[in-house]
Amino acid sequence: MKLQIPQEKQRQRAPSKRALETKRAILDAAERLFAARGFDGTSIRDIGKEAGVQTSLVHHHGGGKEALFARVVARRADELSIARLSALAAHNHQRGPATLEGILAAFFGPYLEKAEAAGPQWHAYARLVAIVSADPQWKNLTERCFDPTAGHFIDAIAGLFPHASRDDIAVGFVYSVSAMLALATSRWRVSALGNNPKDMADYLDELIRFCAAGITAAATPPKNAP
Amino acid sequence: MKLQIPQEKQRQRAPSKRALETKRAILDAAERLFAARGFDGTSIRDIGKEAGVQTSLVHHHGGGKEALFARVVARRADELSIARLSALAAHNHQRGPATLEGILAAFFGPYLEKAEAAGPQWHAYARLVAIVSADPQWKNLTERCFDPTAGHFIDAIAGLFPHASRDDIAVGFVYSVSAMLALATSRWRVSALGNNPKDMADYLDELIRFCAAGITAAATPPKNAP
DNA sequence: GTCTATATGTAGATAGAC
DNA sequence: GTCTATCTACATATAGAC
Repeated sequence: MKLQIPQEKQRQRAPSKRALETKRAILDAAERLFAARGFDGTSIRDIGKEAGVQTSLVHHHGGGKEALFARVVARRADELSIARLSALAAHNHQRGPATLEGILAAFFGPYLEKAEAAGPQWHAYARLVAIVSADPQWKNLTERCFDPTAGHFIDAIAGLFPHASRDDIAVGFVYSVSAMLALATSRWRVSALGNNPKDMADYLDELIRFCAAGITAAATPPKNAP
Repeated sequence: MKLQIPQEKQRQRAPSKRALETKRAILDAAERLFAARGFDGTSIRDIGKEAGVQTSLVHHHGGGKEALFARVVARRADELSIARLSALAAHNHQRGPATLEGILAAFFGPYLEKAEAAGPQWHAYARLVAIVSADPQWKNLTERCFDPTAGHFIDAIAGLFPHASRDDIAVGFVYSVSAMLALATSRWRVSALGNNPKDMADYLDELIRFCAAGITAAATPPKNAP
């Protein structure tokens, strides 16, 4: 594993419109297949077939399989971070004090809204994030793409619990993210096949209720009464 | 995917002691590698090398790659279920009323204790369970190996919240399991590298605190005051 | 049960024509 | 940028000697 985040080369001229479409088709196809089958379960050939291009073109635009995977993950990470941080800023600048529920909504909301509203492409990305988060192989990638934003949210929550250690807050936040990923990867899909699928807002509410209570409990440990 | 749970063939004679050791070595090696690299990231050759046997022997004892994977997961599932259910029974038969914390301890405890006490082999299994739980490819396997026990625990928790719907309890339970897996797969490993690694009992306590608060919140939704 | 040898397919990556 | 053709390595699986 040489380069986790491939840097864009300085180009002589701007790429043609067709080339950009090809590149996007390859990234979209890779996103769907990586999400469905994982990194090792997906071949470059499959991606080319899914995108309707030649295998060698996938190499050309992706720069190798690992670089392509990192590119796919990083592509939407910025958009997601911006949405999350601006939602957090909006919550902090409103009238009235910040609340734990509001902070969690700023973190979960953009993820779940994009996954629902923007069609199967963002839904695949949600599954991809879950894969990346669970696998130590992609530790560098998550540190670059997601940890900085997570740090801001942990700080914001810590501001609500001035007597709690930042570690205790971080613990609760990690558990909360795992719950969010569980919702995006398994429960959502299962429920969508059921008789009366819930609205995304309902899922978001129940997730926030669970995590807010858990974080509050983690941040306010009981005094050891001797 | 033909057979998820391979059934043991009726044998003419009992296998020799050496054969049993070989088989165990193969299953142990497969467990470690599947846990570290996933299903597609692990080759039969790697497993043979790790176990110190020939590639064809892995086939002979495992019955193909998918069957071997299912065998590895199922091998410890019974042991884990028995430990969990007997801990639950012990909690229910004690003096005094059952508590949510006690029920969660009966579920989390056996998993985390085995993962810590029984050495790297059970720790690898913990990671394997996380992989299996997250991947739709192994849905049948989880339904057979883990869902029945989970059902008993959801019932036990539902008994504590007679006014809550079983669905709301199940939601909280799913999020709790995801938090447990997050602890076993990422936070544990990270903390072990730190300066002052916590005791397993401390992790268990903080996990129970988080999940008990979350489940309670999920099970007692706020009345909509108009 | 255990080994060697091999069959058969597919993986990632690249060279070079256009 | 795009395509065809191909290289090299490794995958799963099996046949058959011992």
